[in-house]
Amino acid sequence: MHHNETNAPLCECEELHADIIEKKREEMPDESTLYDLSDFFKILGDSTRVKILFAIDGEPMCVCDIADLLGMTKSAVSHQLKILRQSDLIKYRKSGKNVFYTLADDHVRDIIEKALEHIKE
Amino acid sequence: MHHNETNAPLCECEELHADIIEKKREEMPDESTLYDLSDFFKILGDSTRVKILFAIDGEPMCVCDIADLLGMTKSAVSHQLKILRQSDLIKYRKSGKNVFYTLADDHVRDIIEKALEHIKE
DNA sequence: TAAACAGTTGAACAACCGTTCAACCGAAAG
DNA sequence: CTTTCGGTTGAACGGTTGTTCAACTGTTTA
Repeated sequence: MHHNETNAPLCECEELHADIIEKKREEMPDESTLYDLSDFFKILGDSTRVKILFAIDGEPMCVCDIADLLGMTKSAVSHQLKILRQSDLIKYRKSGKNVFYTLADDHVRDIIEKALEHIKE
Repeated sequence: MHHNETNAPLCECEELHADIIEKKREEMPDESTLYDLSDFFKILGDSTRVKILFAIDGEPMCVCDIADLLGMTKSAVSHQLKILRQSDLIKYRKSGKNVFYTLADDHVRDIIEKALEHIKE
């Protein structure tokens, strides 16, 4: 990521609206919150992961079935499942040789639903 | 992007749950909807853009002030503003030498707000 | 008209990221 | 025990993307 934590280049402008800037600065969330937020959206910013989330919504699915549904290799799906797991967006249950994945909770579904509304203008 | 439209590699599994896969396939949104959705989240998946959206929420801000607030160059900010403009997430008003940006509507604010709730568990 | 300034733009570089490939692990079946 | 199969993992490749830099546009001011 391009976090630019160290040497922030300065704005070379002359007449800044200092009052507005100060007011905005107070209203802004913490740096860490902003990064958490964009990191969360980054997870949803990949079509494969979005497809997986839709797929495992409701009835759980095993990796093989997800791969077949999406027309991808198990490996590629498993890599994305790992990312979704690490973000606590999904949970899994092992059953014999299979691993069944499903959504961790309804939070994500709500957000995706809201975004779907937005897209349809 | 890695869209994988042409030659989809096959899942090499033996015993698929064909009924589940078929049911899920019917429930899935259109391919184009899924891509629009992930593209939308991709826009929000960058901390600079999220910062800009928070900054220009409410009172409009000019590019120079945004750059100063975020500790970035005007150029870097302008590039991100262009992306946000092309996604119709923001609108702008020219005033003399300045260009004032603000949120296009309340949709985005709502989605970000919901995501903020999710992050705070 | 000329200088100054806010903002935009395109090319280029570096970092990031998703898929592929091959190897591996662990549970079930023979 | 050995084989098979579902799933995971790490390295590597290639495409994507955010920032930098320099040049440029258009508006304002002198």
